[in-house]
Amino acid sequence: MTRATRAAVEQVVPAPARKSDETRRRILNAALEIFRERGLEAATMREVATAAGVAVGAAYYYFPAKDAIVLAFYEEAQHVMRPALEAVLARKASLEATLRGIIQTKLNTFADNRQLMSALASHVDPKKPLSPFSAETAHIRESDLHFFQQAVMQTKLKLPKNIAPYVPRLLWLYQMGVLLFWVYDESPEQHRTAVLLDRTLKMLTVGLRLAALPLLRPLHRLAGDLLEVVYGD
Amino acid sequence: MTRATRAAVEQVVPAPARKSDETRRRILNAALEIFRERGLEAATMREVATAAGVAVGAAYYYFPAKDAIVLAFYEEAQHVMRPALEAVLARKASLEATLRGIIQTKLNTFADNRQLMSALASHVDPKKPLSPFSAETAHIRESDLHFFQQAVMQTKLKLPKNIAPYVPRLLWLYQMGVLLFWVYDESPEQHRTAVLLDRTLKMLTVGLRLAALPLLRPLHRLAGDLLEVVYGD
DNA sequence: GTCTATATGGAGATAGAC
DNA sequence: GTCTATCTCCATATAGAC
Repeated sequence: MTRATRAAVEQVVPAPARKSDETRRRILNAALEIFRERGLEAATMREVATAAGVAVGAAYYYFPAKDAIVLAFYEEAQHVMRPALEAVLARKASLEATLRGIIQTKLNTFADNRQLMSALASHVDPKKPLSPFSAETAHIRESDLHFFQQAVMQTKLKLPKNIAPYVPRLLWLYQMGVLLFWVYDESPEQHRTAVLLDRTLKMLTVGLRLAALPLLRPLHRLAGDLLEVVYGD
Repeated sequence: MTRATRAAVEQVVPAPARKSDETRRRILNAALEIFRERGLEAATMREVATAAGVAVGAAYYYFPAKDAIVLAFYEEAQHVMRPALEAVLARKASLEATLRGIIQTKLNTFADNRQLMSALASHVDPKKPLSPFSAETAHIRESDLHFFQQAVMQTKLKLPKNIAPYVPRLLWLYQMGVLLFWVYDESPEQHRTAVLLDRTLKMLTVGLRLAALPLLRPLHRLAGDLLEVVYGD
């Protein structure tokens, strides 16, 4: 079959995958627009379906629940952010600068959908699918973690042996905290979050410099002990 | 009216306040039992009303929403804990021991209703009434904060001037974190939480001892700066 | 004020059309 | 596989009985 022939066939009999992708996309876009306008809670699946020109059941065929739409948005954002995050790492700057770059990239990406993020941020319960700690979001979490691992490796920090393995996960957690704060930060232009981010990053840098002091040995032991149990296999 | 007469009257015409209190109590108890058995999400207001022997509307007359029942439970627990918390403070022990006592008292009080607490813990959004950060729970928060204030005052710590005012609130937040961890801690007998609590409290003690070091001055400045903006009026 | 009966509107499930 | 029509069950609202 030549390329032209195949194209012709596809015009007559549109590939099913193509068609369904388009419906899915239409539902997703309609939903996101309504979420942004009216807020996630206020939006109903009926509105979404109507706006997308399908029956309610169709929306549920593509997204098992309202939350799943938000998850799809998040997955897409994750994908969109990747080049920017890789660019940050490529700069091979200090850990502080790299972390700042990573977190700032996320804030920028989500800026237009800040209140939409509350759906993801507000579920702490690991059993809820949308929780950043759930099994359903594990793949996002892992791929995210990867950036923090790289950030740490690049700066060849001298970290205590018993703490080092947990540092990327701790930084990921820190970043989640900043994001959570940001989602509910109603100060003008989220100014408070900007200060939070700046000061805590600086504290991190100072803290890491001090971490090598032998005076802090007892803290290392306690922390290592704790992390082993909390993150324990 | 003699005391005997009044008692007689009350027997014939039960004071309305008395009657409604009893209904409210019946609904509350029925609800808590069902919540414990089947879990908060799975429990429906219908079940609760039926179990309490009233119509659904009656349940809503006393509690504007399902969440409000959980809040009522929490308020009651707060009241029940008070003597135990005051006893902890009366011991006038070290800050570490006092904090340990306060937090352990809470864990003990809530032990039978651990999963019920998830309703309170899982709402981070300050706009949701049940959130520990909401306006609706402000009175609980303040009264809670009071214990941490006392704990700090008793130990006459030498804290940097620009940080001292925020320490009770930071400790309250720390305690919320421990509680949150505990709610979702599925390790046997919540062993992980026990380790978390123990180690972090010890780290706090070590940390406070080191806090006085002039070496840490830059951290003080950054932290004070941060707290002023984040907790800013 | 206390409570019942009933209504409303939404999330999500399902049977079956194509 | 894709989608519509329809159903169930629930939270919450409301009219009005007592």
